[in-house]
Amino acid sequence: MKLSSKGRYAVMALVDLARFNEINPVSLRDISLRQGISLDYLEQIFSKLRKNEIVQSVRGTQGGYVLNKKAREIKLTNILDAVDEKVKTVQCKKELKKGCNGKPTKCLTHNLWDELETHINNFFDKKSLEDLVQDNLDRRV
Amino acid sequence: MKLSSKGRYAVMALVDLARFNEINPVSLRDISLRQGISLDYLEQIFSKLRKNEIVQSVRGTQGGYVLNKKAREIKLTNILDAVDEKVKTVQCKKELKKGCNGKPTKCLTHNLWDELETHINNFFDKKSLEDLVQDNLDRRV
DNA sequence: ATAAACCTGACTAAAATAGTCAAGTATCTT
DNA sequence: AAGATACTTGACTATTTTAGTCAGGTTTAT
Repeated sequence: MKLSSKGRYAVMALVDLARFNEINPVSLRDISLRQGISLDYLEQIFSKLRKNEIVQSVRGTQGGYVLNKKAREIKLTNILDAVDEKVKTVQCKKELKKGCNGKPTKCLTHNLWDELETHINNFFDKKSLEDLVQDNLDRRV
Repeated sequence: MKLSSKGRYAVMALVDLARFNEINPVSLRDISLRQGISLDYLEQIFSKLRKNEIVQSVRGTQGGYVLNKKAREIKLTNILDAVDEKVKTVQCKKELKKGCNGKPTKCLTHNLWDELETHINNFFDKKSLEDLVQDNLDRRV
């Protein structure tokens, strides 16, 4: 089990953006250069972030992206959700009525994975973009 | 990001095994039938569990597998480790000296993923096979 | 002897991942 | 009006991972 880059890139890009957000729209080109993420890939990611109203786009020269809410109000959950990177521990979930694994009852470990999912999502719910930016400033000093 | 079946199956199979463990070696055939997991796949999984000394094998007729330690002493961490399903949040870890993403410094979110990994592994460290068996007995009543 | 069970390694179809590529459209600056 | 910058969209693709299957063993109780 591993976290995919799309999710990591999304968070990295937003932390980068959040640091310059107050001043000007931030272009993907700048983020691409600073963070070493392919421009094309960033575009894919930001398209989703925009559709989920996490960022706003400003077209034209000097354009770029701006946060759509305060950094404090953007939680990791929102970001990962937007790029379809939420944690899914069980497949059987969608077919709850049928039970797991084609059996009429829940599988022996169903509750376990449910608990795990909650555990992880708690972590994501608590962390905001602001926390991450602050974290970086702290380390810099 | 999703948990893969191999890890889930390994845990399911061991919970099943743990319930009959005291009496006799449990054959993979039985686990396969009870849990609806392909026999061939189970063999692959148990080969790893054996190499990691989580189970012992008993060959020949009436053979099967037996836990190698008390259920209380087998943690989820051990199981997932054995089948190579530990959580890996960052790739850059192996190249720590070089920093992340080919850059000379850690990426903006490095600490975050580290924290997450710890958070998840804490969960796995706490849960033992015994806990899971008990959980199932509780629900049965 | 034979059947039950473990053991091993190679193989493979399907899905997910991590992008790339191409062809736009909108807006600012001059 | 022209050009440059930057967003926008959708299709495409190579690679890797996943989730197994398959074939051919070996060991041991009866």
